Amino acid sequence: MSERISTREWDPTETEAEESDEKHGCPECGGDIANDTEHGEVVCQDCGLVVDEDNIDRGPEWRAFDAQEKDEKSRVGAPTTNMMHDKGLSTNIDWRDKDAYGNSLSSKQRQKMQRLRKWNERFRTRDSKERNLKQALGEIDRMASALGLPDNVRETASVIYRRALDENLLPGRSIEGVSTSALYAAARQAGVPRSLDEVAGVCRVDKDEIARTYRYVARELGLEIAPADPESYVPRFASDLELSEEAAGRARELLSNAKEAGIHSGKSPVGLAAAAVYAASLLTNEKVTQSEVGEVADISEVTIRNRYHELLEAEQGLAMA
DNA sequence: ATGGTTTTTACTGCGTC
DNA sequence: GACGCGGTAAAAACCAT
Repeated sequence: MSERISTREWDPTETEAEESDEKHGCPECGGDIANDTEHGEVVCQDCGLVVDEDNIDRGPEWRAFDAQEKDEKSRVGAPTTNMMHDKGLSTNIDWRDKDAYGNSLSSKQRQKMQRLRKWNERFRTRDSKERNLKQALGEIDRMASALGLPDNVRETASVIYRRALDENLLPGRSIEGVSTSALYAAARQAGVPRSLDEVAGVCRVDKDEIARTYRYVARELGLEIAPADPESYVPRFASDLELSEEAAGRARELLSNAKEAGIHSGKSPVGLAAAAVYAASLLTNEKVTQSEVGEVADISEVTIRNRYHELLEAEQGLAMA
């Protein structure tokens, strides 16, 4: 199927250079000068003085017959295709040991081609990694912005992604999936976790895949990430609900008490945090409703109620002792 | 796949504005 | 009557086995 040293062909339609004949005066004789685009020179038509040379023809090398065509035909190069990772811009060396005329190559030539193939392949995969990385980093950046994550998290995410790439963890997984997982992991590591749902909200990958990929990546890279600390959600929820510092502090207290009482294990950290924020809002008279908290925390009201009772119980138990 | 645990969904009753 | 809240039962989701 493959061609020789492959050039996907394109239609060169009209390639004649356009002769533009803007005329100014020649500095030498005052005669007409013409812009000879074919040779890249600006030359006087009377005395032959070359006014300028090596100028670059930036015009289209094909002729457009109407405005639409002009738009379609941009400058230069074979048509690109998105079906290849590099849009078909890199060189392919055919595996057949034939020259352009179909004749077999001498054994010396064959060996040479083998070497070339090997090196070409090496460079190309390196390039493809670079491109892969570039795209992934773009994604990470975009998602991080959408989630309001700071720069250092993006850094971490990039590093994680790079490592995943180096360890060949990508095959079989989507770039977007892995970059999302990297970001998710980075956010958790940095102590500003985002829930899986939140992360899933800003990318085209569904939650399951992120979770799966995350687990895989974390295991393979030996990323050690403690289960998210409920307290780390508090500041964000509090600010989303426009609660005071005092309330946030109160919420943190409740959570650390709960930790002492050992309430939190197996329960979702988000739910705990949400309940603490809700409870704190009551205690500081800045009442927000359960559904409001549920909204920003992405947690059902029922869960908030359950956790919030447990929190208060733990608080009381502590007060007694 | 399975079973145990947690979370969610949906519904109900109560009190208040 | 709408709203906030509490509770319950059943379904769904999650996790380790």
